[in-house]
Amino acid sequence: MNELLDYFKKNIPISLEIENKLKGIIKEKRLIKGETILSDNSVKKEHVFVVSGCLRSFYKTENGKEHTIQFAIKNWWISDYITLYTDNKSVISIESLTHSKVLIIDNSKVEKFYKEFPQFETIQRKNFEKRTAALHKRILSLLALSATEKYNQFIKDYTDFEKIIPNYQIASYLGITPQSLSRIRKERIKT
Amino acid sequence: MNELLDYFKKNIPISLEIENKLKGIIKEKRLIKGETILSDNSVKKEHVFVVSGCLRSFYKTENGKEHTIQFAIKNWWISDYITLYTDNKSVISIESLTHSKVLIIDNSKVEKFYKEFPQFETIQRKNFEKRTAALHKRILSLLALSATEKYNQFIKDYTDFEKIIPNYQIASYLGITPQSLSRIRKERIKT
DNA sequence: CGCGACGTTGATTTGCCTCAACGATTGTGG
DNA sequence: CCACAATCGTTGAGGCAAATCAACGTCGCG
Repeated sequence: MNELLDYFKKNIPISLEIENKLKGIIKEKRLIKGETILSDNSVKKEHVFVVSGCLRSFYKTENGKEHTIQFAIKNWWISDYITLYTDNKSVISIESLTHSKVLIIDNSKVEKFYKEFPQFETIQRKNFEKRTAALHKRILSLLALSATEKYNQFIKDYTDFEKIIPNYQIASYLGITPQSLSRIRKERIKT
Repeated sequence: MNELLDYFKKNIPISLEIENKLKGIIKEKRLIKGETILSDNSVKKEHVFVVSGCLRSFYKTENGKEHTIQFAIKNWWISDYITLYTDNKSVISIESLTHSKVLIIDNSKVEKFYKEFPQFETIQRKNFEKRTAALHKRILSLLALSATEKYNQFIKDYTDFEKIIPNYQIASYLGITPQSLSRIRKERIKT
């Protein structure tokens, strides 16, 4: 909880009133490795803030293949943005890759909160701006880069992640198979 | 200009004061087919609203290949979101695919405008939410679908576009070659 | 008309996937 | 504390979807 306050305090001062209000709408949750918080076919519209640990959101096809949408560590937000912001029913799951601690906020409460404290809407809007840029970059690399180039960019952009996340999940984020990633890594070591 | 006002009026009432303020920060521009508004290596931080016609944003690699990020028609926003929201220098160009009319707003003015009229920040925030969901969907289809499946989804989701946009640009949006798209289309007609 | 842009088609190549097998590591229950 | 299973990464062989290379038809336009 304090972690989220600190996160906001980087942008704006937080009064005691706001602090209490926030505490009222936040659920704290501890997760063990492998635990799933949001699963496909649910309809929960929730925002998840990572306090500690590492989570991942992914899509699972009928034939069992997983495609990773996002990883999230300390101070990142993660959720099923398709369910959150459209009427589509969920096809996304979110699981914890480590022991972790998260804060969960219901989207309807977030909306009310914005109305009451518009300064948070500004923070969120700016957040979305950064995110949009990042998503555009991701799409560009999916369109333009080879498997090797995508991996190189990944370890450059997400050095922190590379250590915690199993390779087969990195592969599923890059849109390649674990086997291909293994061969790419082998080549890299050579040089 | 009135088109943008109508667009906003769908969400909130617009006072004469706001209307005049808006007129003060908007540049109207007419574009001919093939004309480029933002080109790579520029640093302009601008938002573009499409009044009529069709535009496209794309990335061009060193070896001359183009990768389409976005198409935009009437009432859509388009810009170089990477330049707009990060400090990266631009690698994106935006060109007009038809005769078209656009409204251009400088980002610094948009920021001031939000401060003065917070209701617009709400509109924009919601806009971003929808967009985030759409970008996540796009990433999912790039990760999970075959060339044929991506094309099927495209013509389902963007029926309007399919008629105006040349096939080689649709191919560059889907991450496939024009030749492959041609073969996929041939197969489709058969059935 | 003649040129350039676009789409198509065929032949060939290739990057990556699939299938399969096998260590290494970790966790678990007897 | 060890046997065993499960998970993960690696490696090899073979296959395939899509890319590449190349040629040609068509259409619109200066």
